[in-house]
Amino acid sequence: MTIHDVARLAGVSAATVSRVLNGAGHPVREDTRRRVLEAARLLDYYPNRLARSLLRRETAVVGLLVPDVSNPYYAAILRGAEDVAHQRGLAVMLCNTDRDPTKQRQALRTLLEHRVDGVIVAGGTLTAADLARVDGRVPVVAVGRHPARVPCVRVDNVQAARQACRHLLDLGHTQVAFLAGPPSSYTARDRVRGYMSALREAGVRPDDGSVVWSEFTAQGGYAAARQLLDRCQVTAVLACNDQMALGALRALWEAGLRVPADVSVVGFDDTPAAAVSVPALTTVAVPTYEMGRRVMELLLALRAGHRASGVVLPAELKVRESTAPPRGGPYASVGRGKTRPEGREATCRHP
Amino acid sequence: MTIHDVARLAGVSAATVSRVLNGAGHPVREDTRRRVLEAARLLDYYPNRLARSLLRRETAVVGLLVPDVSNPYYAAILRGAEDVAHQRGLAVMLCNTDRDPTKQRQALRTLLEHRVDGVIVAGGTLTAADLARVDGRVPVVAVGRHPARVPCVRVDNVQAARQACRHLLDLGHTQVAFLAGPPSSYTARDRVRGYMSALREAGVRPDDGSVVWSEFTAQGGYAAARQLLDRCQVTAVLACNDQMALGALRALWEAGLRVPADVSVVGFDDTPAAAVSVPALTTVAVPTYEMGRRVMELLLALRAGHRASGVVLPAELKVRESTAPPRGGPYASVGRGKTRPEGREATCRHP
DNA sequence: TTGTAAGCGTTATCAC
DNA sequence: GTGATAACGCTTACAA
Repeated sequence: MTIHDVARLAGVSAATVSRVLNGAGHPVREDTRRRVLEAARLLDYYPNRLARSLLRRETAVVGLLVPDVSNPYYAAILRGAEDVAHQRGLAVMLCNTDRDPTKQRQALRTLLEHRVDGVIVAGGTLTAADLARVDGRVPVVAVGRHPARVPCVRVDNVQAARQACRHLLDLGHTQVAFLAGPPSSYTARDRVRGYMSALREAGVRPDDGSVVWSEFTAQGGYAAARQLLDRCQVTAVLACNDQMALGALRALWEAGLRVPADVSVVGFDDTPAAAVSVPALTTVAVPTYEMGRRVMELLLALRAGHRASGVVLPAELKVRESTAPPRGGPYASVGRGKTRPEGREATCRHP
Repeated sequence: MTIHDVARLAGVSAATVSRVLNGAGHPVREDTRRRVLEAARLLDYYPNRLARSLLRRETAVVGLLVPDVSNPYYAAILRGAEDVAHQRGLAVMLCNTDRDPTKQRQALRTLLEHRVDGVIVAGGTLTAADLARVDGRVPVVAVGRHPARVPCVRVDNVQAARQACRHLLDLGHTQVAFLAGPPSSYTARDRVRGYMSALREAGVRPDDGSVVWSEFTAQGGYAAARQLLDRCQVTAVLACNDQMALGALRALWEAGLRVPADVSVVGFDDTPAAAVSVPALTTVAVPTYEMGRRVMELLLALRAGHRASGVVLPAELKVRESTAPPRGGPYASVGRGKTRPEGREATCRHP
């Protein structure tokens, strides 16, 4: 079933069929056009994009590298990117890398062999060598800060984490711990730096072991919090993402600690689960879906030959129910003792 | 940068380069092979799969249709499918459809134009017409029950929901509500049927309005639970997935109801969040990741010409902390009043 | 307005 | 063992 079959049925040449189907402004007599369209419909003809791509040297496919789609953070980014792509008629080829350099390299090779029109790297980082390999072949853009010279869409994680930490310090906390994501994550490292710098600014010396590195998952947060409770006395916990925060909430509860009465907890990202947890999670909202959209737009602009550079999107602290002044602190009476709202007009908002 | 460049540099013909690079058993002299490999490395040559696919009539790409990757259920399936695909050297092209028939049809067309070697439909359903269109072009398989004749990997949702509901009935509940997913979802409908049949078997007549249809999200579950509380008196809530259950937990808490003391809640799927919520969610574990793997294996078997048929995987009820006998029921003293475990050896398991 | 023909980068089929 | 050569299905000058 090729363009020639359609041509034969319509009694025209393949070239004419191509012109009708691509409608690229080339003049075609109206009744020829109709005959071609009808023939294509009858034969249920699908043009072969491989052939077209081979000739045109572009595939209308973009590649997307993520550590793990099961992580809601990347799923949201992917969704945003995909929405833009589909809207513009492009397809998306997805690769999970688990931040594994080998898998990353393999995935990149696959994408390049398939001659994708561009690559988006979300979380995880290409080495300079990988990047040199891509050089001149297709544009590459990133979500989140990228060590190599790649235009990227991101939030200022250092700043955001600093703000979250300051929120806790402002409430009067002095024992603030940080549940960090995997050290291989740039995002995790930036958030740790923000946390550190907020402490430093406030003149607070963090305890040894107040930073626990773990996985970006609920179980990771749970395990990290347990470890933390074994060795430190803390009144506030800042987690590297919402899932970790949720895991920490559970660990604290198991330890007989109430949130926020005994310990305050702050998450990161503002995933849907954060809004409905009990207590609802104070968290730094990161516009993941929008980042996905923007990074795809950035890539497409680059592909179209426009010169475009990265963007820094705003992250915003959302104070909900999981933070309060520490027990016995100077403002301890503020916002205390009402861990359960009176009635239905509570804090959970409908987007 | 083509195979000819490599050939020229190595001082051989393109055919020889192809033979070396594909190593498909064709004999090549050892030092020729080395020269070719060296030339390819030097030029950093990536074979063009478009050309190869065009000739071979297979692309080593499979298409995956999901309603929404942001839903952890589909993300897990996708991850499973992708792991198998990559392991076998295949790429995955992803399309989000939002269960929208138009988007579904568009996505399918895109995939077919790109000449994917097969299509996996997860959630959402192809019409008979769509399927006829695919007929004979590429194999199609589904995750979850599919109305049209498509081999599928699934769990028995009717049975699973019945079991979950029976768990509540066995505890002594008689007022069991169901928070259903969107009616366009086969899974949602099957789960409703299982719920209904359990009630029927137990001789319980459900109240009008004890089934509330909503979205497969935390907000959906939250809203549905609010609606439910406005019009019914219930002692147990069965939710169509974990996110909905988590939303319901929140709504109940806001209404001043304790779980499980006042109301029991059961989720579905056993996502990571379910294990760490407070109380930890009793839920029906669905092997989503495994389903993803299996459906990809099924597709590849079909593609390889083997005749293979669908599988029904087991779902298993995991009783955790969110269910207990109803207040004042015959077994009301069992499992009551210990909503907080004594110590650290609590129920949260590390996978 | 339409047709002819070249060629995109591979690989399979023949020769040698 | 290796090299020509002819496809694969399409688009696009160029000709008519």
